[in-house]
Amino acid sequence: MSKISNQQGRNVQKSGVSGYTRAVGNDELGQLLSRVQACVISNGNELEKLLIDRCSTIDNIDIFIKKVTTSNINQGTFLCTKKILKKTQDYKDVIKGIEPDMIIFIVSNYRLCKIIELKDGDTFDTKKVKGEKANLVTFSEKFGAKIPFSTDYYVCCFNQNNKEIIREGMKNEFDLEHIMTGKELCQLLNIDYQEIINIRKNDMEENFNYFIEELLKIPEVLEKINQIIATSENK
DNA sequence: TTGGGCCAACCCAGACAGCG
DNA sequence: CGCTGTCTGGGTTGGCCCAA
Repeated sequence: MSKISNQQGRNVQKSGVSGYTRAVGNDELGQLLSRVQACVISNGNELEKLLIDRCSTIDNIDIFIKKVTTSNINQGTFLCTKKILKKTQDYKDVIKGIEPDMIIFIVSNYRLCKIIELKDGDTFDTKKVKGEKANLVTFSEKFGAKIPFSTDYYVCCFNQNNKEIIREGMKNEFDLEHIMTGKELCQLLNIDYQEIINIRKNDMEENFNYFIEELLKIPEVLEKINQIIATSENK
């Protein structure tokens, strides 16, 4: 779980005072803010893990493709993670420099392969969005040409259900057909979307409480708050 | 003249490669 | 084998330039 209480934040001994401390001029408050930022980052990593833990994953992509080709697998939805993809021998030239977050294989009387770039948020750094899309296109073309699946690529913003907003956040680089919501991704993987949302909701509540408690442990903060309350009561 | 696109500079975590 | 550096990935702010 991604909780503020688990985060270290910036290590003052090793790296000196953080920008947060500089911003507010209070060591303890700065450290707390640094831990919040750390928590935001952890959330993204955690999301991927939550999804991976809840679906059938492939443990060797080369063997998997061979089995499908020889009809030894003819039913099911399977996920190939970044880690597994890296170990491929057969598709070495395809993954050179490009590694999408997830590859989903749907085997039925048809065969679909969906290359997924997973995001937690719904906006994307302008610096990278063009390159990111180019990578997805190149990858799905090259990879698609080598496997017996009809292959396409998607960018998925897990926490945004409005595709127009996602498109805008991606600087209009992606067409709506190549945009996927978190709900759709879960549907594809047969994962309970609401369960994931609920797990994160729990963390949110804990984080809210923890943050306020830690905040009030800082003498200067408490003093300031009391002062504000006192003046508003005297009106 | 204002607003949007684009870029740079910050922040920290976590995975991973390379090196002594 | 553990440390160190690098990259990616989640954010924010601010400046510059160009076009409406």
